[in-house]
Amino acid sequence: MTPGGEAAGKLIYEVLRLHGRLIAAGDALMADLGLSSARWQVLGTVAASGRPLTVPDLSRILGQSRQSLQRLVNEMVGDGLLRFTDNPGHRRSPFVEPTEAGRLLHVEVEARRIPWTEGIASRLGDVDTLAAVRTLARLRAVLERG
Amino acid sequence: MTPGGEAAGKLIYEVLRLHGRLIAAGDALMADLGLSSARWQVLGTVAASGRPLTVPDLSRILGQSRQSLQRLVNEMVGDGLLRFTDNPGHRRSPFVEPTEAGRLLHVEVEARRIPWTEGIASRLGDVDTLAAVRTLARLRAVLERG
DNA sequence: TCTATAATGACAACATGTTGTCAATTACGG
DNA sequence: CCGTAATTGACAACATGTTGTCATTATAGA
Repeated sequence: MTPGGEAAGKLIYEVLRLHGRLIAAGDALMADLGLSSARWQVLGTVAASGRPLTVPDLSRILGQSRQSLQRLVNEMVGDGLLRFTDNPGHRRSPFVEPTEAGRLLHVEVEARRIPWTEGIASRLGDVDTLAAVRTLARLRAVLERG
Repeated sequence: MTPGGEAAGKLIYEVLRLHGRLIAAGDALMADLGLSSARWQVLGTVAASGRPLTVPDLSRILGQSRQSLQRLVNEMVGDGLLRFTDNPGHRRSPFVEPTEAGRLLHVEVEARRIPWTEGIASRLGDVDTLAAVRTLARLRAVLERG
């Protein structure tokens, strides 16, 4: 293994371990709202999108399987956080929109997520954070093409 | 949101998306060996460790729950890749070691993992990769303390 | 327009991770 | 040495992600 190879191995290791920590932190941050990390990410994507999104749209945006998102969305519709609305362009695939309850919950999610994220940022420093974002984005591009 | 906060949000987003891509790539790389990403990571940790490890040791090293690792290890023992050996220091918690089949498989895993990782490294560059490792390690430290 | 292809929702099976609980073992402090 | 606290394996319930399949709907090209 070259030094670069060792470094890439460590980078992969860090990503895998960080994932678990981030999910756990996100779960804890919103636990009393009854929202898991997976759910407030979906709620946020739907609520913050400028245009109405279908389930396959969500799947492409979040990089996860259509079926996973379909299940999550169906459950959140059942919980009254999201609803399906008519999609004039597609009889089969409705738009997903937040309900009023979903919108209110999203406001609270953001009220917690933003200061939490700022706290992270203050401990990392903008320059290093942006450099890491660029490197991870390049790694993701490599994996998504090859 | 400050610029740093935006950057931290992007960093988190990249880590979450990269995780899925890395698992998928690892699964594909070893698919014909019958090893998932989770399993060859366990096999590698056990095989490369200088000292014998128990299941709770593995759990601490990999940063996952004891119960997850226990299940994985039990299944891999059932598959003949790992075996439990007597732990003189603890009647209840045996050591986990690779079997001969496990060792052979680990050699093949490494023969694939190393060039794959070198390929990644060559596309990222050592300096950026190491910088990202340091930043992610700092983020992980923040999450593991607070 | 017609037809082949792609996209979509629904359902199922499965892998992997979490938390919680319980009994047994181990470790530690007085 | 003893009693208490921590660790461990086993088991269960659950959340979230994957893949595969099938029927239906959209889309695009001949």
